[in-house]
Amino acid sequence: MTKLHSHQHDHDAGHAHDHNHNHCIDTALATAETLCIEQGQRLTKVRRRALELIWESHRPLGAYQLLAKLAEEGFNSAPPTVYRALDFLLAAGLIHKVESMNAYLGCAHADRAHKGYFLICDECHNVMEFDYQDIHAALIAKAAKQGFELRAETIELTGLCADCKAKATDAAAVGTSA
Amino acid sequence: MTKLHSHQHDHDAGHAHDHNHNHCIDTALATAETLCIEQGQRLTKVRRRALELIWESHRPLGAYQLLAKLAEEGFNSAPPTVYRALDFLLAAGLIHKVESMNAYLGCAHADRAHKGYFLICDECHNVMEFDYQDIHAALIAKAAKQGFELRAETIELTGLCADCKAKATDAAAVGTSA
DNA sequence: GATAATTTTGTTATGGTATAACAACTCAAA
DNA sequence: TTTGAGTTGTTATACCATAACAAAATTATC
Ligand SMILES: [Zn+2]
Ligand SMILES: [Zn+2]
Ligand SMILES: [Zn+2]
Ligand SMILES: [Zn+2]
Repeated sequence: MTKLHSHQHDHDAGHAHDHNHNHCIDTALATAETLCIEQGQRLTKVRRRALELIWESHRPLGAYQLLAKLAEEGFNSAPPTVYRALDFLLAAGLIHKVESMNAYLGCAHADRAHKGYFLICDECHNVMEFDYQDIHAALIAKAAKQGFELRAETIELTGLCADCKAKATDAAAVGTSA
Repeated sequence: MTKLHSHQHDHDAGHAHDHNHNHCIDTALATAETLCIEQGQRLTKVRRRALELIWESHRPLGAYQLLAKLAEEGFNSAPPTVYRALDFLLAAGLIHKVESMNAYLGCAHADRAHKGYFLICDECHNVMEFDYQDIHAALIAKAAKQGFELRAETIELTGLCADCKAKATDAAAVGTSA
């Protein structure tokens, strides 16, 4: 697990805040390998590369975007290739699907069982995963009150992230002073 | 507004519980007309019929399923027809989109502003809309804590509804006693 | 190591969801 | 009655996802 502590300001990669995104990638890949070994699963070339490509940013990646990237690198370019890789990564809990975007996102907490709760920025399209045990418990209770047995949750919140809100405020300030 | 109080047991229409579904339909259509008049919007034939068809059950309807039904009745059968109707109904708040199903559902509370929170049964595919102000408030607070300004929410919970859970329990009981 | 079983990948085809772009029509206001 | 806005018709296309079966690679068993 190579940890590069170089401080990068890689806005094109689409992160939510300034952070060392290589660390995100390294951690995710290391976790993936550990989990696959533990569970006797095979992290093949195409699966591993798909995971890396999804982790290029904190913006969800569409299946066909991923397919194009894989094709550029010489992988087979038919849809089943990418959907199989996605299915594997989803089943292994290494990625999430963002339903409201039909796109896929690396999971930073693959090593612990959890539901994906997402904050999606309308502006920069970065997605932050958050865990809110209180809300989860409240949802279970609410469902149970109606006799409903909860199995899965799709919690996707959209709006403006802190960075984009700051930028919008700045732009407005420039607008009024000009 | 024709209220038929005939008690129907219309399981094929896909309701969550026994109820007079004509009442759901009548109320929804009446609300739609009122809202459209208030807002100077035109509930044209195709829009109105689309809304009625979506309200045939409490199961979300896919765009192409809707398109087929409209086509049967002599409406234009090209996709834009149905997507335009859906866009109108969505914008008017008369229907919701269930993102995890790519399907559309009549809204029973179109007259008051609200977010759609859904309980989706994996078995019968009925969807119940529920409103849980506490959870909404908690989500806003949670987002705000991260500097995130919340705009829209996709809350879709899947599992087993009370009816289907009861049926599953019955079936299991028969299985063990046999 | 050879063989068989299992998993993964290749390949072709198809189905399902959604929008772009522009022409024609309808309706209400000016 | 022209004008203009909104709505609908029409064709084409883009994007998302899976079915079905063949071939190859990996693993297990002999
Ligand atoms: Zn990162
Ligand atoms: Zn943002
Ligand atoms: Zn009903
Ligand atoms: Zn059910």
